[in-house]
Amino acid sequence: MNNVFEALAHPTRREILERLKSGSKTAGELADGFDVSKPTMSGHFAKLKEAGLIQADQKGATIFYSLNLSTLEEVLLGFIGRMGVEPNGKEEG
Amino acid sequence: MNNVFEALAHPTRREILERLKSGSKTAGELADGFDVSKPTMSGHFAKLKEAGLIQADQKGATIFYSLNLSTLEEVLLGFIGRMGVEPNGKEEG
DNA sequence: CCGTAATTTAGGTATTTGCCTAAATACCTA
DNA sequence: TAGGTATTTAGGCAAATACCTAAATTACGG
Repeated sequence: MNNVFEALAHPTRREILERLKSGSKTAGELADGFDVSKPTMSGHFAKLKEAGLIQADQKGATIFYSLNLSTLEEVLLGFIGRMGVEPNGKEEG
Repeated sequence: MNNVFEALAHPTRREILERLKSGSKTAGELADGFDVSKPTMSGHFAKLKEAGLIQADQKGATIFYSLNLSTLEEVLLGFIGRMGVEPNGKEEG
């Protein structure tokens, strides 16, 4: 759980997650969209994977990364709930 | 927004927030509950405040910190929403 | 096996973080 | 003013983070 929050603390990693919303992408595709080197991106992928926020599927020499929304749900909604925030967004009636 | 995620990345800071759920507390009360020094705690408070997650009310020599749930709501629910997670959490029946 | 493509690992540096103790500041009371 | 309490600021250090380039790894096609 701490892993998840640490992973989310970097803007590049949050954006990786957002870009994976539309479907899985290879490490290279993903990396090309950002302004840092591929090794640096590889490190970001590793952190996201370790946190359980993405998963890797190897197809030949290519790795496809895809979103693991359940971890995000579990951890963020769990925390929000623990903080007493009603996640239904119903305060204006 | 990045400030918020960075502030949430440290377990001590998340726990500060959870302890403030039950109402505002002085910096000293809050610090006594943790295993690190008061200056270190003061640094954590500063980060939470900078992120807009808590607010400070000075009463004489004492500072009362209290939760700012709206920031948490805005940022976390905003992100979750952007990720396409339905925040109603209804899959286990 | 050789060449090429995709990705990670290795090695190195600069910056940031998290922690500490000591000192400063702000406020209250006598 | 002096003394006491509450909290932050200052200064310093070790560890972690984020980044880079170069090299290694893994897989595929000929």
